[in-house]
Amino acid sequence: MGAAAERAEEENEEWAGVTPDAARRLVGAAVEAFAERGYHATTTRDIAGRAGMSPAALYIHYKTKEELLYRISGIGHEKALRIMGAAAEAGGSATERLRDAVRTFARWHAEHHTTARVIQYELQALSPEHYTEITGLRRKTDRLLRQIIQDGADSGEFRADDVPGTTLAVLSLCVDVARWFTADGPRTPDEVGTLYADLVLRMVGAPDRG
Amino acid sequence: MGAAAERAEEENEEWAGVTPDAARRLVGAAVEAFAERGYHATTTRDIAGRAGMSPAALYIHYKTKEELLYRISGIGHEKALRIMGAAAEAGGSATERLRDAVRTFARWHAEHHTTARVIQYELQALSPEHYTEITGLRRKTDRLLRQIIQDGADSGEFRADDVPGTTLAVLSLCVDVARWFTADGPRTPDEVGTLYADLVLRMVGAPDRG
DNA sequence: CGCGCCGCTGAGCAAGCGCTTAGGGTCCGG
DNA sequence: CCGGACCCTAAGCGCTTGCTCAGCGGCGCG
Repeated sequence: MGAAAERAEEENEEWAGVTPDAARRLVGAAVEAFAERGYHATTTRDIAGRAGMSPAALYIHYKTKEELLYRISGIGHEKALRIMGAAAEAGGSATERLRDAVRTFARWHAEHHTTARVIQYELQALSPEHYTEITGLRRKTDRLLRQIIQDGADSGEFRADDVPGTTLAVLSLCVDVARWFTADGPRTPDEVGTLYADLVLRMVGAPDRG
Repeated sequence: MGAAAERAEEENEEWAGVTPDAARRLVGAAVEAFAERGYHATTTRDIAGRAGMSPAALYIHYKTKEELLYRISGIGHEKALRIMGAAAEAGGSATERLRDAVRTFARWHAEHHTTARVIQYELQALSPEHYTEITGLRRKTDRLLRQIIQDGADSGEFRADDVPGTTLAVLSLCVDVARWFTADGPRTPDEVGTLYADLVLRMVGAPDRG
């Protein structure tokens, strides 16, 4: 997949997989509201209102308000996992793979900062069963990144004394983009991605032009 | 102030300035509850219960639930500002000041991760006036760190092409410690501090032993 | 002992919450 | 024209929320 196609898929209707139309409008409205005010401060009346429906319509498509959060979290974390997976499975040196991983992962968190904010900061509102299911996806993403960093440390490309700690820091850095990024800020998602990729490569002591 | 005294002040009753005793017990209970469940998911009955009082007792010491959050945010951000200020005003090279700033700032976010979580992630629940007041403190902290990095860039100690972007990343890294850190994890707050200081120094391209 | 002070409680109010239910409009196959 | 499947709404139920208020009990003081 070329860069243009890759970008196109990212831009394409984020919730295209959700049908029928009314259900999709509801996820969109819920993401907006959850990102703005937080899950607990958002009312089902607000979500339905943003989607242009009466409060009762929500319950035709979702059993509870929590199910909406669960669906959003699932789709979002699967997308994040696929982004990290694409970078991990690509060929090239550990340096190249790490650069790609951080660039695309951070960029996604900026581009889709409303969705990212919800899936990264509202997890604790999920039911215990849903919570453990979603954190499972998260751990998979974590392992993919750790393996890249481990590869670089093994091959001598990176100087990373503490691989799990470094992985944690890199992931934390990318995820936190969702907290501070705003579309009207001075940086585009692309710029955030390349800046963060540069910073992280230096953090792991990769050679300047690897 | 020596390292031992510095540590002692950090450890000392975090809310010592809050009197009388009942009001202090309430802040403690509120921080615990807010960090665990979030501001909006926490009830005044829960806060009062944790402090060993009836729900009505809360309103003798605080006008509203939001005032509790405001007090916590104020005290917490002032402490964070003082930590950053101490590192910024200390003598030494930019490298030494940056190491100290990141080490103590990250360590505080780990050590007091419940307080930190509340003051960093529940800000949007504040009233508009309180919100702008608190973000003012935050901007001061930001400026102190940016100056250190700017100094290092000017003196040639650091290779930081994008000083504001790098500052943002460093601050984001330290703040996000509050999100993932738990006391029962594999790392002590001290270890987090030194790990993060090392990572950041490499991120800004400081010489290995500066 | 009597008195006032003050931190606190038990009971409860108005409002807003998540969610339910009965029923209406629209469409399609016959 | 009918009949039912599909979405949707108006109304509202039961409950919890942030917050209030009348009054109680134990203390210091004379």
